Amino acid sequence: MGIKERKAREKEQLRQQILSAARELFVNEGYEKVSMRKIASKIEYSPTTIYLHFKDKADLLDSVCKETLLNLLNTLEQLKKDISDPVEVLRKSGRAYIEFGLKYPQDYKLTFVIRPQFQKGLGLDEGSVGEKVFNYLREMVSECIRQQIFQQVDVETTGQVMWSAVHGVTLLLIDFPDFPWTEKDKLIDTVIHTTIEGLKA
Amino acid sequence: MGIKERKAREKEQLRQQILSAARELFVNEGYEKVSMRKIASKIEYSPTTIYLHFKDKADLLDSVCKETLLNLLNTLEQLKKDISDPVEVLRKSGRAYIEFGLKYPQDYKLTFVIRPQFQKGLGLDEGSVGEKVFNYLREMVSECIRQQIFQQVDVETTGQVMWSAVHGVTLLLIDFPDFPWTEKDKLIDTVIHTTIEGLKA
DNA sequence: GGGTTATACTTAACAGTGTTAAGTTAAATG
DNA sequence: CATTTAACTTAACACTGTTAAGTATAACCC
Repeated sequence: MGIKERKAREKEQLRQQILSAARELFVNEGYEKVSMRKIASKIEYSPTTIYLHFKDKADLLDSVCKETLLNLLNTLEQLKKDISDPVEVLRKSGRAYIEFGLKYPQDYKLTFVIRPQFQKGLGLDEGSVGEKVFNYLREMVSECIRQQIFQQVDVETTGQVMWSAVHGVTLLLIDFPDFPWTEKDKLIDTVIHTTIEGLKA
Repeated sequence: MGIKERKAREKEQLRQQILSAARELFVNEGYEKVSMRKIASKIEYSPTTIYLHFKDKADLLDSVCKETLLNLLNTLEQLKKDISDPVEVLRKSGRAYIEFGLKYPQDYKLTFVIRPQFQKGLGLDEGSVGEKVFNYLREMVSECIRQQIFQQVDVETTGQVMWSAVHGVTLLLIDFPDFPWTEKDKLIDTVIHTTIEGLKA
């Protein structure tokens, strides 16, 4: 019964083809400016073929974002190997998060800004990749609290403060590239340093 | 020569009518989902009439956002009357900024997220309302530095860190309303408190 | 092998979009 | 009263996301 498997494999292949065409176009031209027809013509299929693999354009965006979150999670997971100095891990994670956003600015915006506008169900539900990313943050923060480095003892609040800081600076740097920012690396370091020191105090 | 003036007045009136119709629709249905035809039919004019007052849809958005920034600036200006305790003013300004964003979430997103996507020239240019808002922040921060309350002595970096924090938490609260946030007021207070303490340390 | 069913894909269409060019109407000017 | 000017509209273009219906081909059963 190898035929069914081959068919499934081919189907999955086409799905991936659509997905990567969509990602490339979304990233280069912006979600709103990319039409289903454009995606279709890029992979040399008719527009309606996409609908055999994805419910609609928002669903396509959804799948692209899930990939992005997976990439982000992988990037972060690399860092927590040595947890002996949890503050250092948190600092590095913050940096990695921001740098991820700046390296793939359009993917970041798609995931954390554009998508929530279309999919009310944020994708931070139980078991989702989004939740795993936030759980990573929870772990890092917990360890800091456990070792009594932070004054603030509420893991949730502390994590959310941390997220606010990195999300904020990432989006500002992406959205206002012409703003007279102080040297970018200095700004990023100061944001992270300030937040962590603030949590210690 | 009262006729010309009357005409000018009527023209301005229609401009305002278009603007407030656009704002209402943008806020309630989202920029992308609002069509020029919808705006036009709301004010009972033909769609093309709008183009006699605004260059295109992005220009319309631009004007709506300028109003929003003016409102934000007014809200903030109320607070700096007593500058004797600059940290307290900064704290209150941060709170006011975030609350403004949460009170008019769609306006906030239009101004700080959607608009930059369409208008590359961010509207923080010299003399713009956007610049005035950031200048307000500069003043508050300068005073804290002048009184040697903050360790960090770079006004620009300090201001940008502050902006990152409030922008970040505002957008997260708007975009992920279903996320299990800790009590909203507590989160906001902690973000502001953490950032300010971090800048002191 | 031949007929039937299911799968993969396409064509054509609907109702909508931002925007422009050309046309109309009415009012102000000379 | 004729002409110019301003305000506004109609019609059209080239697009959009999405669906229903149609077609061809491959797999299945007898």
